[in-house]
Amino acid sequence: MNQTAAAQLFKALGDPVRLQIVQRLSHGAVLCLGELSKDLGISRQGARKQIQALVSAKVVQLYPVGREVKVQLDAAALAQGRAFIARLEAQWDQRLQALKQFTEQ
Amino acid sequence: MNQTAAAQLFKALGDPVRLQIVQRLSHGAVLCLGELSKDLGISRQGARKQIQALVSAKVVQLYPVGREVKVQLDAAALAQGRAFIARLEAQWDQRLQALKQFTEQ
DNA sequence: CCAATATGCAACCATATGGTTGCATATTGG
DNA sequence: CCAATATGCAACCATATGGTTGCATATTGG
Repeated sequence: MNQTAAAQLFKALGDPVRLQIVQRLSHGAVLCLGELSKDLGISRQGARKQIQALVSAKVVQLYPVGREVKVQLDAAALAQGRAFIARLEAQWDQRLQALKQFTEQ
Repeated sequence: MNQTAAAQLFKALGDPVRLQIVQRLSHGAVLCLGELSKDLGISRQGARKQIQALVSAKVVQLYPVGREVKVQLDAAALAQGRAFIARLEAQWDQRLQALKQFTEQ
């Protein structure tokens, strides 16, 4: 995952409403647009826009079932995000290690 | 780390310039504002704004040294972000597990 | 000491973002 | 079958965001 893709992913997660949606999906398996839009404090159309943002960032996938549209979390996106942060942390730790060695000389 | 704080953190990371800055800090230890502002494709003042955004999100800390201002990565923020995503993944896996059991009955 | 360096502050600007309302359309269940 | 349900689309709006320029100020190194 390159820097640009990572930024897009984090941007998608960087909104309270969208994060709330992701959270619901994470323990609710698959929900349809209507269900997901409830109790977010915004209109259905507003919620739909946020869900679309998650789709664009590939955090979530849509598939139609009859008149409904199901929304499914894409766990791979989460894993990549976590991995990206983990890599940053690893670089940082490595750097601290090097600094420590330098100091101890 | 609650949802609101997590959203703020991810929002801070969700911009290519800011993520670039974090990346540099992660393997460059501590840099001053001027150094950090170079080669980002924007002005020093523009870069400063982005760094300030990282400060507000507690991804980064500032401390003055003479006429310079040093910028230091706060690894704890990264760890919390990673932990938040990990929790989402755990919930999702748990849900899949439950679904599998249900199907196999 | 003072020119060079590092930074701060403020005003400004175009565009992105997060939301709204209003209306149309497709599907389904009793 | 048709009323109810689930969704889509478009226009609109206020504010946030990501950047700029211009100028002032504090610190330092030769």
